[in-house]
Amino acid sequence: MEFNNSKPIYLQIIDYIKKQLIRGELKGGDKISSQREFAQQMKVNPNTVQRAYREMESMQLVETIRGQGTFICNQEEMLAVIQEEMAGDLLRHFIEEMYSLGYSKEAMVQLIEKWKTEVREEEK
Amino acid sequence: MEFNNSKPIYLQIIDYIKKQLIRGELKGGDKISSQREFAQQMKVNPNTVQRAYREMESMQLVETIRGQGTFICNQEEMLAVIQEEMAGDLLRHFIEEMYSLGYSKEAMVQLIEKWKTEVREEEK
Amino acid sequence: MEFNNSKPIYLQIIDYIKKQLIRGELKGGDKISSQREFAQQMKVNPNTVQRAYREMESMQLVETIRGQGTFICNQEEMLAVIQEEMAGDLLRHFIEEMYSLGYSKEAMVQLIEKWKTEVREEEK
Amino acid sequence: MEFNNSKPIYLQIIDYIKKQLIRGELKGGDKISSQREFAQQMKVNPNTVQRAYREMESMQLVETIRGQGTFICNQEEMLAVIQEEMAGDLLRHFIEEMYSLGYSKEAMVQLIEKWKTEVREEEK
DNA sequence: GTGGTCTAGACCACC
DNA sequence: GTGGTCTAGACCACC
Repeated sequence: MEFNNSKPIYLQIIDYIKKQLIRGELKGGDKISSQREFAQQMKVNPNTVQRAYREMESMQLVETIRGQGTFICNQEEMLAVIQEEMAGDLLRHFIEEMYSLGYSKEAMVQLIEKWKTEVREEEK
Repeated sequence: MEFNNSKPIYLQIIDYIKKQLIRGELKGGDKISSQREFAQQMKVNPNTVQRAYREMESMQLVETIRGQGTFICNQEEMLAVIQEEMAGDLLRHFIEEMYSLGYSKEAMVQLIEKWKTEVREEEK
Repeated sequence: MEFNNSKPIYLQIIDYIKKQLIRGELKGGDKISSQREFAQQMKVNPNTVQRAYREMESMQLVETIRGQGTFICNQEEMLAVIQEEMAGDLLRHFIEEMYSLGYSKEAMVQLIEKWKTEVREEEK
Repeated sequence: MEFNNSKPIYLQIIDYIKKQLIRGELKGGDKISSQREFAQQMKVNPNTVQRAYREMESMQLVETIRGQGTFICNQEEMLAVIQEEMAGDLLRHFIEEMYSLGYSKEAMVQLIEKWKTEVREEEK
């Protein structure tokens, strides 16, 4: 995985973990890489990783047990929330950018409906 | 404006000009910043700017007159094409990311329809 | 081969490849020298070679596959076009230079007809 | 004027003088620039200029009078010869290059005849 | 190994 | 002043 600088790396790390959760690549109770390991693998500063882990802890997304490591929390009901949040961010970004291209809300809806129709056609 | 490293700087420069065109901040015949000016403003190397300008020239988006500068081409019919291309890129990116979050095409459409309905509700 | 400074090196590189194509020394699908190899052989900077290769790519004369190299496109119908373009350039240059020597168009034609006749005589 | 390195500069200097003669910009008896002046104007090495002047003297194209300068020789009958020589060089170069592009002598003649016809059409 | 991007800076041509 | 070409070399991504 690569980080870009379109937003802070610690947020990209959180997104990275969240995506793994949503895709089922990580489950409640799973141990994730130690901060040091993660920093080495991703070639980022350990402080950046620490900040990401701290934020995830405060969201109760992960739990750190001293001397053992960092583990995904057992809160499957959070999954749907995270997924919706990320989807909401994507939708918001999409709408804002389309808006700055001069698309009205109606035009956006039409474009999407057109795509929806095309998708349905292809599925036939 | 700052560039991120999610894609090459020269492509971001092209997007930057395209957006200005679409928003009407630039029109056919307008002179854009000289390569050196642009490079200084954006704190990138003049060669990078030149590459962007050269690519835009090959797209017939701008025209360069040596010793005078670079000018927006007089092709208003291109505007719609550029707008559609950029919108298409946004839509594609949105779909891919939603897909990687585990949303099916149907789920995406539903989310959008829901948003559409909310928008209509707000407009009432 | 050596480059002269009667025109930009990157254009001379393109001409060089075009000539090989026309003479049949290169065919569709052939791999041409890597950018670094070509630069070393011709003693020019790799960036200059890259510019030439990039221009040829935008002409759809070659195709580049990252990590593999650059390959001649499979477009035999282009050959005739390239040949005619290069011949046209030669003819234009010939005419201009003759004109600057004070030859009228009629005089040029006469000179050529004379040469044509001599050629026919020799062929007898 | 600019020199390129497609052939030795001293030959390009000779061609330069010859062209001026043919165009009538120089006539028998005219004084041409001193070697030092010429070298400064054209930003070339004085030795190169000297070589060119020496060659032109041996062709009896110019004459150098010590303490006065270098003068065009009074040999108008040479003009036609020089013109024909230069035209011959152009023709030869044209033919060779066309040949290397795969044009047969017949094809070249046809191309030229086509051009001749087009020229005549335009002149109507 | 391959190509792709970018910087830094020289030098030139045209205005 | 403007853009155009070229070199030298770093660093990255893909294979």
